[in-house]
Amino acid sequence: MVTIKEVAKEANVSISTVSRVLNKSGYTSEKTKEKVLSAVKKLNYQGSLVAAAMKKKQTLTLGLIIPDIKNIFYSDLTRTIEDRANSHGFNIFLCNTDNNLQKEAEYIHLLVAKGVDGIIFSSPEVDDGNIEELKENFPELPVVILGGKFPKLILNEVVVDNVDGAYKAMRHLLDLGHKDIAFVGGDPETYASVERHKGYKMALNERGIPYNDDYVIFDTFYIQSGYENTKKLLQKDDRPTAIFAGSDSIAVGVYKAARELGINIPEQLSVVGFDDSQYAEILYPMLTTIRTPIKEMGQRAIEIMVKAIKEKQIIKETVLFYPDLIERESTMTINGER
Amino acid sequence: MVTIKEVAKEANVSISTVSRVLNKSGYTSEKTKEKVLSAVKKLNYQGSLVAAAMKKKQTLTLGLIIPDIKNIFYSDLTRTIEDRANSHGFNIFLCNTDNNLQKEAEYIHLLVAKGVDGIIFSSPEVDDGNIEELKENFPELPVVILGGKFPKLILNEVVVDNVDGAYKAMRHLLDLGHKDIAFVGGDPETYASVERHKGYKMALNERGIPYNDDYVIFDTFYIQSGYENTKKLLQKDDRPTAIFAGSDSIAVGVYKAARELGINIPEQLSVVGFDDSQYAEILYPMLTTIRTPIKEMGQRAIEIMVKAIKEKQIIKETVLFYPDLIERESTMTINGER
DNA sequence: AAAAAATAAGGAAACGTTTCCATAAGGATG
DNA sequence: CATCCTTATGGAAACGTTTCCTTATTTTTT
Repeated sequence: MVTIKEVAKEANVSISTVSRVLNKSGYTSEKTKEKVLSAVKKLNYQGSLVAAAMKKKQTLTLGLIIPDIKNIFYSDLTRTIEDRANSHGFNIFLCNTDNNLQKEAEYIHLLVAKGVDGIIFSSPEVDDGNIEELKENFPELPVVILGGKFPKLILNEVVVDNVDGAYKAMRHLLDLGHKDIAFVGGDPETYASVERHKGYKMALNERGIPYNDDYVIFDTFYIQSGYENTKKLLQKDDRPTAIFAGSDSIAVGVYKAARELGINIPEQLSVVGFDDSQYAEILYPMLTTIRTPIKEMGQRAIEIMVKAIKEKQIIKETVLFYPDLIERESTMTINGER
Repeated sequence: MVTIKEVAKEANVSISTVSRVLNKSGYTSEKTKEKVLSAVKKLNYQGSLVAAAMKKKQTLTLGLIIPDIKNIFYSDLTRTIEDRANSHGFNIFLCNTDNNLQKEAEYIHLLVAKGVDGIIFSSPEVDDGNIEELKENFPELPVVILGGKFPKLILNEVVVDNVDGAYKAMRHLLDLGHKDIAFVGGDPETYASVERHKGYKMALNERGIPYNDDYVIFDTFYIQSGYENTKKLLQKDDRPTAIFAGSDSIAVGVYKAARELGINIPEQLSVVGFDDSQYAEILYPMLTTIRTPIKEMGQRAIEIMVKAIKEKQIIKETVLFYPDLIERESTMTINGER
């Protein structure tokens, strides 16, 4: 591994001069600039960013903490974030927590020890104590939360209006004449779940339809969860005519269950998902769902992060995105008409 | 940010002593150990791994270079790799290249500059010059390739036998009586593609079925590619009775195209995929496919990597996995019988 | 009881950069 | 022509660790 020292010797200048031309800082004459650059090329010098990081207190890396990259929602998000981060010169450490707070705490420690310039959390649990602790111990470290709110903490939030999204999903179903609408939700510890449930209730309320406890299920955001819970739900005597799934993954499970029971979507069962992930167009019939503007959100998260790092000041900023209904083929009027 | 110096002062010992107890190296008495540990706790000391990295020349991080995390195959792989790496104390830098060699080169430089302890490449292109160059410049840096072979380079490879997989897929189709079998492949620059194609030809040959150029397509491993190419394929007069898709993603496209043309799977068209990704069970009818043992491969890749790092010696090792046929619902005899 | 080995702890160099400070030469300003 | 910028470069400290070396004390061995 060739160092700046050797480059300096080769070019017959001091190491400070080498550093200066490589960082384009301070003054250097054209002549020495050339000498240095050709020495760099000759020795194939590759500066050590870890030494630089040590001095500058800037690692140019970000931590990204998500539940699970296998979940299509997070892989879409991660891609955008990685892309945008990279275009600003940052690398990202990927951390999968499975929503396990213990695991999350360990990752946070590690990330801090490795000197990341900021941490992005996606979909933390409600009242995640780790984040609180992090902010307490390292108030200067930029943090942005995607899809979560921490009113008491000084950090950045980029969120989607889940209650509005759920409300739009429900209104669509209600407008089609459905009254017996179930909610198959995900992890109840999660903002997404509680807010989507809120939107569900709100829409029902507005139309004066009584809230039926048997039609409301919380479990996890996995396909399997959607499948198992829907199967139980659809085997009841008074099965719902429509299901609002807490996410597209859950909707995949809903499809599976319905198919297994010989219930046709959308003729006998309308389904609305949430996220507008890749799944939505893979399913047959294609899934009507609520579009979370995931790219825009990831992009915004990075912008905010980079700004916070550059300006070295931590303020609280919350940006809210509104979701839209994407109508495809999985819903129908209660009479079986389009 | 509290440093080891402050801990030393608090505990009334030297910094070398603090370092020793924290690293459990050398001798320390119980008494001083306690003093140090309580000082650490009191000051909430969090050692800087970047300083340690600088001294030890070990960052405890790995670079992972993949085409695209949104591709379900890579998100599954990435998850396993991240998990296993983490359990060995390593973090991973995620890098998406979109198979762009320029982008890949940039990532490699960055990773080296950041002092990663090793780099894992998944699905590099055939004769990827970047990897060659990397090995030339930094022969000491452990590299493991997933799904690719570089006979001339001293690095580790963990691969699936793609030709065997393709052969198994084809034999299944042939055993069902199919003769007009198309191959809708992915990126032709890729090992996976060329080897799967080889298996395709081999099986055809063995049964004495002439190779039909019109039935062989290379494009990309994306859904869209599978969709577009299949659509053209199925609109021919002499359309195939079966399709061997180069990956499950491509198979998703095949399904879409078939559905649009009113061709039933499996009654009118048998389909076999490759990978056994999440998609396989989401599709309806569920996809018969070739299972790539992705978890085992990722796990093995990390084991090899960790061993190479620990033992500080670079040898060439190739581990080969064999894929299996997973029969589900997307194939049928040519007569439309099961 | 003397010598050797094991235990314990501190000092200081080193890792590879960046950056502040000092020095110096040349050009502009009054 | 003295003074002051501007340009150009080098020296050295600093970043926060680890580790080697030294010294001192205690324990074990002969």
